[in-house]
Amino acid sequence: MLEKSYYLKGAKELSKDLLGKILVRKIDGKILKARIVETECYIGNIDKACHAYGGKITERIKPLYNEGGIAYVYFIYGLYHCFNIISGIEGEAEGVLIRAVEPINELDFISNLRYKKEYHKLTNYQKKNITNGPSKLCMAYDISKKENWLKLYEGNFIYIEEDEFIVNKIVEAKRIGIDYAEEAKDFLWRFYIEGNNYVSMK
DNA sequence: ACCGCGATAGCCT
DNA sequence: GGCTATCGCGGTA
Repeated sequence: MLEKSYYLKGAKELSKDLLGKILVRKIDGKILKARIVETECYIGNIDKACHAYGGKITERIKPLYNEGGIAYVYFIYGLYHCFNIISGIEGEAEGVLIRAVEPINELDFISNLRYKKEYHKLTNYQKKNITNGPSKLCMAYDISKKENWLKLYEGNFIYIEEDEFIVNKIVEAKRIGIDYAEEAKDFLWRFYIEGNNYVSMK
């Protein structure tokens, strides 16, 4: 399990560091694992796409200002959730959106959460789409507001670990779904593992 | 494979 | 009242 100190760096650095790491989800006595393959960073001070741009503080976005290593989960479009990992020091509103993961184990279990079917009964389209988006992975790993504020360094329910996996090449691209964010929409703050099949958009 | 569009509710002015 | 860090469907190819 990665320690608290791991998360205290800036969001951009953490976004790249997290690629290739394993997202671990404990639920119902199971230990679900998935490789992180796509992330985005958000930095309140300079980023019009960040919920906390310009020092804004509301109840919903308070986790962003926390010290690194906690979860920030918010509800979006009236239907979905997005899972972020907060980075940096207390008072700096920075975080990393986890955009896509590649499942490693327990495929039937996550398939049932996502589609109410066993994995081998999925269409190829469903297999490709099982976790290749920020809200899709929240469905597959049952992440919602109840995980908001969770401390990842305490190792309950959600944490990050690493293994021998090596990331060959990281692609830097524009972020998704933030057209309103003026100059910030062109920042190359989306990162993904080149060639990975679970990346949401190439 | 790609495009357009509707769904839906919490959040904030 | 007007958004939104998305997804899935149905249409067209």
